[in-house]
Amino acid sequence: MEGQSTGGGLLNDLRHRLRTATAGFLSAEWGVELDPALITWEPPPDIRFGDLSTPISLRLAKQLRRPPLEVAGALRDGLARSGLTMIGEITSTPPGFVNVRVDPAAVATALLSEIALRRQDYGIHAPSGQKVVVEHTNMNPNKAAHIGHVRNACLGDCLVRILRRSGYEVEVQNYIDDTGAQVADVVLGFHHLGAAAPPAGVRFDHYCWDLYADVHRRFEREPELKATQQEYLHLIEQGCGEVARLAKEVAQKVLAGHLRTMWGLGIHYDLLTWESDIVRKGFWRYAFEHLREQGSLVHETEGPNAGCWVVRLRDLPGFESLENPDKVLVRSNGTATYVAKDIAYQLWKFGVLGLDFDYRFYTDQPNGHGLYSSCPPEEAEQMPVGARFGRADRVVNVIDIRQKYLQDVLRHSLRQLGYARQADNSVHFSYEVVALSPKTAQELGGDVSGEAKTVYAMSGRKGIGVKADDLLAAAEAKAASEVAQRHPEMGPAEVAGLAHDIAVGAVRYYMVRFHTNTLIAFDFDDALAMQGNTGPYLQYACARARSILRRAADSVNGCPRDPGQALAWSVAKEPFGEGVELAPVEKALVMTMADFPSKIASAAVEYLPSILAEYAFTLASSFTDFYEGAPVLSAPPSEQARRIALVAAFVQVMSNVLDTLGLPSPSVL
RNA sequence: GCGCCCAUAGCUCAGCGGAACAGAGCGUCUGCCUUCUAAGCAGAGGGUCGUAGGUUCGAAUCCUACUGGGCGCGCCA
Repeated sequence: MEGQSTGGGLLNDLRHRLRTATAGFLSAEWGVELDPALITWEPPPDIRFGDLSTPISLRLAKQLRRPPLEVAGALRDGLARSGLTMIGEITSTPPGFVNVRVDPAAVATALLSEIALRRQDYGIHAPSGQKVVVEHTNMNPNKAAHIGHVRNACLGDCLVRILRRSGYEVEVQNYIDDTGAQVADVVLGFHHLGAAAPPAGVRFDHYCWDLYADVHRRFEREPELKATQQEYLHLIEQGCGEVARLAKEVAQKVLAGHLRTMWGLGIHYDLLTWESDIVRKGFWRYAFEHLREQGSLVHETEGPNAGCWVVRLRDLPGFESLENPDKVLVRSNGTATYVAKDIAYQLWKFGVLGLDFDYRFYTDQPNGHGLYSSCPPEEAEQMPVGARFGRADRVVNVIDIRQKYLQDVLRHSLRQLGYARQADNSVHFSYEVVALSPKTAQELGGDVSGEAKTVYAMSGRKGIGVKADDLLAAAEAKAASEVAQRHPEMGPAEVAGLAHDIAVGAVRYYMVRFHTNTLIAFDFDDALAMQGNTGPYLQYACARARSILRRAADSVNGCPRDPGQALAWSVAKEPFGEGVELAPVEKALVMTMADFPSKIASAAVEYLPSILAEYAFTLASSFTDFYEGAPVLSAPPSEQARRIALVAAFVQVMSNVLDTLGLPSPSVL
């Protein structure tokens, strides 16, 4: 909304100036008042037309009752007179476009100085002073993670990185439902059905994957077990006794597996929030008293909700056609519904509940950041100075699209209960699920005998799905064999390390490159692909660039070995002076690199990591074109510093892009 | 029944606040490693953008209807 031109990057500034100049001219010349933000200046389909074009004349022609081309011509002349810097030739072309060509040397000089100055911060926007809480992963702690959880965590983590680069303070929370039916089922498996402890070498969460499916098979055969299931659930909810203790143990052991899996993918958290702590602390009871006092809750005495406390949603758009649009928060038996607890929890995230958790340090993480956790009062520890969890300006819940209705209920309930600002700042980051392609479903032993379907849903209860760790292992195995083939000089440990980085690159890119609206029909061959539009292709482009710099340091007089220093060194030679003619591939690379900050901004505003994924592929392709068309080491001396500068700048920008996507950036591939 | 999402090349997907020939990857075919990493590159072939209407000088993009898929609509979580 605001500050569009601050820290938005070179190209964005240019666009901003063009919009303003265009709007100014339209107003002065014809008295047409347009919001500059609505005047598009985007690259035309063919660069022969120019670097940026606007179709605004086509839109205005009718209103002005003049031929589009004539309007375009007048705009062209007007812009030419406005003295825009970094702009070269301005043209108008049929049917009525105005095109500008930038001054590539001027852009390159400014861009490379900025990259050399800001290094890993290139693409970071000015601080907004706002705090965003992002909740993602949120797995039931009762079995191993599957590929649907991986999509959640990869999208969530990528969004976190995008928001951080957009200038927000971001706190990452991972909610652990340790008192739910799913945990109860596994506890029942151990305690009531006498399941053995996992054999040595089998991870606890993997073992529970099968155990959970076993328990559900028993439920099918022995319906009377349902009563025991309820019994266990109640014992766990009450939080005392052997069963509750076992539940906590199961949850913690499974969580340890989940964390190991996610850390392996480069995903970390700031805070774990436990359902049991929300219950113990009485978040809902507290919220209920408060809401009742201020009269925003309704106690129904008749109708289908008689005896319940509800929030009225019947007048809201999207709810009016429902059979029973109001939402029950307290059942007629006095117990709270899930949404009720969620409302209290959401209020806590915004810091307006009036109650807080107790906290303790939970564990160190591989990225060096401590992970904290809510906890029972007796375990509470002093938190580091300045640590303040929650109190967000905005809350983003990363949950798949099947939760849309509940998230809508949550947001509208907040509004109806008097928290309009919090409702406005509650975001459901939704995405389509990961399902199995018919081929994959069949390989996993799913029942594909019935009517042919396009996709098959995963089912934890049936034990049908792809485990996150199995996908990672398959990717690592494939990458390892490629690495070993290409680098016979590497030892086994080095091969394994590199293979891991590549596998993570492949999996993470696969999970974020799709639009969030796209249902992923998971296929092993697609997910493990390492050629074309894939993570390893991006990593490869970066590794190749690093390789050039290594060789340049060996063969070019004075060129430093470190990429950052090489960039500073080459930029200091002022290689883009007056009259320098850039090759098309050089110019294209400059323009693409200049676009990074605005891509971060779009991805953040639209909540679409795929925008960044697409940009990453464009940037890598841009470098590959440069690589093929503009030799560096064999370039004439007059061009060599310039090309070293471009390569070094690319290494920096691509590293930043990969970091934002959460992909490792190995120096050799 | 109501609501949301999806339908674009053989396959997997971009594009969808209208506009300059509909793009990419994979797969297929033809080439390119004694010059910076061939996980690469060049080229060929492949599409009446689900169907039918409508709005517009102009529609894959906006509107309506339909068809076919996916999902959601609890005093479950």
